[in-house]
Amino acid sequence: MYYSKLLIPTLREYPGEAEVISHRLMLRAGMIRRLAAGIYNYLPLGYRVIRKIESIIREEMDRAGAQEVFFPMVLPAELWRETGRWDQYGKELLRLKDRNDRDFCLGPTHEEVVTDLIRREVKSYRQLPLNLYQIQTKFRDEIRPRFGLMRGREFIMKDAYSFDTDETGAEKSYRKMYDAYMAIFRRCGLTFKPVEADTGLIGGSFSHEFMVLADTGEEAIVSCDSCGYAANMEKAEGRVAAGFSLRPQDVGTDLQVCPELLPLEKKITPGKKSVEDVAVFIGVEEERLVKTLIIRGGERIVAALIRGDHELHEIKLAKLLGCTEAQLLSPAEVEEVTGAPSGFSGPVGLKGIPIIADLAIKDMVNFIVGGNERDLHLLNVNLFRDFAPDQFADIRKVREGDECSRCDNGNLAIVRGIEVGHTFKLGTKYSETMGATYLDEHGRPHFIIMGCYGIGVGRTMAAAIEQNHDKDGLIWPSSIAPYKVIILPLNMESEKVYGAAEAIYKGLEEKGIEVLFDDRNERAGVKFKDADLIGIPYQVIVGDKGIKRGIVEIKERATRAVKEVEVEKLILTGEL
RNA sequence: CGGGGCGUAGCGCAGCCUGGUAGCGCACCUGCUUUGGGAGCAGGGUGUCGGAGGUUCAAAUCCUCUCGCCCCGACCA
Repeated sequence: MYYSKLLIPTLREYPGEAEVISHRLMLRAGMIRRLAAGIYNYLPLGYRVIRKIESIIREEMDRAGAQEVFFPMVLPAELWRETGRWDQYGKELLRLKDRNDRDFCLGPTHEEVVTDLIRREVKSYRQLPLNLYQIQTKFRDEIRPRFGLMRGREFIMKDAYSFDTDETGAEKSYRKMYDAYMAIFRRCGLTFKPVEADTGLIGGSFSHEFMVLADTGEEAIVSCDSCGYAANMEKAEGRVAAGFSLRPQDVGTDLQVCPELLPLEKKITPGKKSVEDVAVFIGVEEERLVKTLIIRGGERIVAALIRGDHELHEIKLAKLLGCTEAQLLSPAEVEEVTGAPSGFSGPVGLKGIPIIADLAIKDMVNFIVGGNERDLHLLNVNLFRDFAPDQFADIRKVREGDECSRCDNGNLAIVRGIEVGHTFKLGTKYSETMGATYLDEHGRPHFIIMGCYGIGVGRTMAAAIEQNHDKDGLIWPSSIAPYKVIILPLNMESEKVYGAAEAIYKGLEEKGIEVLFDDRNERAGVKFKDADLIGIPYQVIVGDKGIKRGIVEIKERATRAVKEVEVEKLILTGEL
């Protein structure tokens, strides 16, 4: 392709609107332009990358036995009402009416559509398993779109849906998609990690998020340095080395050993409400304290016990309680429940509500809690002697350095990642609510078991940039680069230079190599800068000096390594 | 939706506090020179100062309203 004919409006400076590097570079390299908040035009260069990623996805999905379909983007409300999501989905669902005042929405996802199709068309176990996928523009009216393609409102997504007769089959389908995802992201040249994820409200038995590792990632991932265990924060389990021990073998170790349970003691702590204040006032480490958080989850109110230096993970607790949200009560409400001002809540003598203790509490002895009375704390509190939790559970946030819960010698690190793909084993959630059944060998109906699998195409592109760039611009992995080579004739006045450059261009094109020919009448510096900025993997540099000797230079964008090649040889072989 | 900020030429910004002729760099157009890392000289201004209303002899500047965008938080591919 001739550069002069392409729309590649590169910018010399970074536009002020963008913050993260992928967004800034996509704008600067003339790949995208913003049309409205979270809504972008894809320019020729950007769209080529999108199509590259799409075709890798298609190849791997097809290889895994999935079939491509194409669903509408405008969806009728009735389907969404059927599953209740018309009401549940909230403002993220962009609703519209047609001329007859009928309700529609822009599709944010397509479970309803595909399940509707399947329930009509699939009758028999003989038609299963089945896996349908599509690559579609989706719309979610995000609360806060940001970071360019990373979190747009309109975005391109591949979504696949699997349908099986039984659990074994469903797991096999899931595994196939998992493997396909590994292949897809590997082929896109990404450094990524599949992590165990929370299934959230979608339900089902398991789920993985495919995270591209990048400091700008929006999600925190917990991963073990020893056994490969990785999970997102909602799911991650960690263990805490006991800060205090009763075990004789711990004498002389780093652990502070408390060989006996000391008698309960009252301590007046005037106005000391926060863990920090209390710890300072008494003169102990924060990890000697246990905080008692009074939480409302759905209809229930519970007391959650967390070690002083730890943090409650609301989502873990909510899941445990079987509801969607867990919230701290207001100070007034706390006082109503415990009879003491908030800041002085404690488990000892607490009546009327269940006590859920974090697993880390199990190992603690002689700890400090609130006294359920203004300005009172209790020292040397011990489990089962002074109070008994109704339940122990993992309800805290994992911290950097916690011990791995899956292996004996690993420690957990927290890294950041960009979620580019998500796989869910859905089970029968949608087939039940929408009545998608098949008949087995005996003519008996069963619900179809489903899975769903998404990949954010634009986000994958953004993630690739986050991982592959330098101060001069983009560095595309070869597999998703818009062009493989860019040819830079440095002196357009010189017929020899231009002639050789054009001959190389035609030679490479004939061999099926995607070539961009910078035929613009620009100075060398401009061409170099633009070539670096748009990140084409190889630059063929054609200059007067080389041409006299019959050679050109080939520069690898990523390494900046330069080698000289004979013009004739390059035209003949196409070898870079 | 809560908190913070921005809106002036295609892009990046100054001017606003303290009202008085709209400015700088880059880009762009013309000509000449230049040609291996975003060239030099000369000439050219392409603007509804986001919009509406108000105060004033006079508003980019002060006031009110409004629209758009960006950043931080709670949700998600």
